[in-house]
Amino acid sequence: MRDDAEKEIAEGAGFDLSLLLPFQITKLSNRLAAQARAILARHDNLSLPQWRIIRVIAMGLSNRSTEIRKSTGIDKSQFSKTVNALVEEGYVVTVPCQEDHRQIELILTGKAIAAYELLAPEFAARQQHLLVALTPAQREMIFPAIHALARAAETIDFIDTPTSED
Amino acid sequence: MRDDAEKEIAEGAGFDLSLLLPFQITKLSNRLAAQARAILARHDNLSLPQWRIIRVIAMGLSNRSTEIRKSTGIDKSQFSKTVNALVEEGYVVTVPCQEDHRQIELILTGKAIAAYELLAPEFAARQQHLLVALTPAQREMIFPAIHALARAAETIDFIDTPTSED
DNA sequence: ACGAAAAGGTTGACATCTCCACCTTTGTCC
DNA sequence: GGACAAAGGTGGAGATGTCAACCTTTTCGT
Repeated sequence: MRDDAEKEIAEGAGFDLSLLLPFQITKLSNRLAAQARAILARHDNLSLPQWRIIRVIAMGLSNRSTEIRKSTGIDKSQFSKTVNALVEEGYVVTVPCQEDHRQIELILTGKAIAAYELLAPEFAARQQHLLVALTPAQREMIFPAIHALARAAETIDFIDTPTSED
Repeated sequence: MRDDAEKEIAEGAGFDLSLLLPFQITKLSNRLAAQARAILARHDNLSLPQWRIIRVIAMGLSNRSTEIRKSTGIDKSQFSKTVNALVEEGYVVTVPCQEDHRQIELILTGKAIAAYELLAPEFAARQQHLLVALTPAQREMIFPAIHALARAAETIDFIDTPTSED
């Protein structure tokens, strides 16, 4: 039993980690986050989620909490805490939302707008830096590929051996 | 000054979040991690970093701590703590490394091998599930694209307005 | 062979993320 | 219109990740 197991494992010895898609994406994501933190650390003391929220608002997509939250992909709990931090640090003021009393509206202060003006060009340059690292063909297909993977990552219904086997 | 800022921001209102590469990759990575956790939660109580370490060892790449650590991309601190947890939970035993006394060798117990046998097929199925979500052309270039981006994410030397401007 | 520098690992402090339980407000369905 | 589910938000607990200081071992220059 254990011998078979060890044999199986030994046979897989040649397998290549670089072919594990989620693993490679995770490492890439971690590096990108570190790069973003490095950019932020040069100027402001904004955290990454703070910056993401400010950017969404500054881009004028919406001022409603739910829409901002969903745009950023941050979960409810962390969003709430991050907004609190932004308010305490003077980047954002909140106003009760008239249309939906559960939500709030977020309004950037001058401090946040100044930070956005300073950081936005750097993040734009970084985006360019990343895009030119790709071939034109890669640039074409990278966004659809990400989207397709994101959809495929939503379920685990591809597993046919359910918990009953445990 | 503030008026110009608001104008600039308003002009950018049409900009599309879906074109922000790091942002999309982050969201994808988060979803993939959640999917992996969902798979792990069905069977074992292994955490994601624990599973990654076990997998690297089980695949026979190496038993040396440094090589395992670098393969997983986990940083020194977290690796140390995760290995301790694996030892305490009986998945791994450690042996002093003869060639380099700073390192240790990690050896999987039967418990870890059993967990690997159980989980590996599910993660293989998941990998397939992800790959078939891509077109053949996307499959061809997704890995080179990830690699190129990972390299481009290593530096921030593309910024020409250094700290002196603060 | 010696000392300095680099690499590996450990630990603690701290930030971030995830999960869950809970409360309030909206929406829905008889 | 009133009960009940659904959506939004808050707060706490615990897991996970990051960063820096520190010690030991190895490597490298001279």
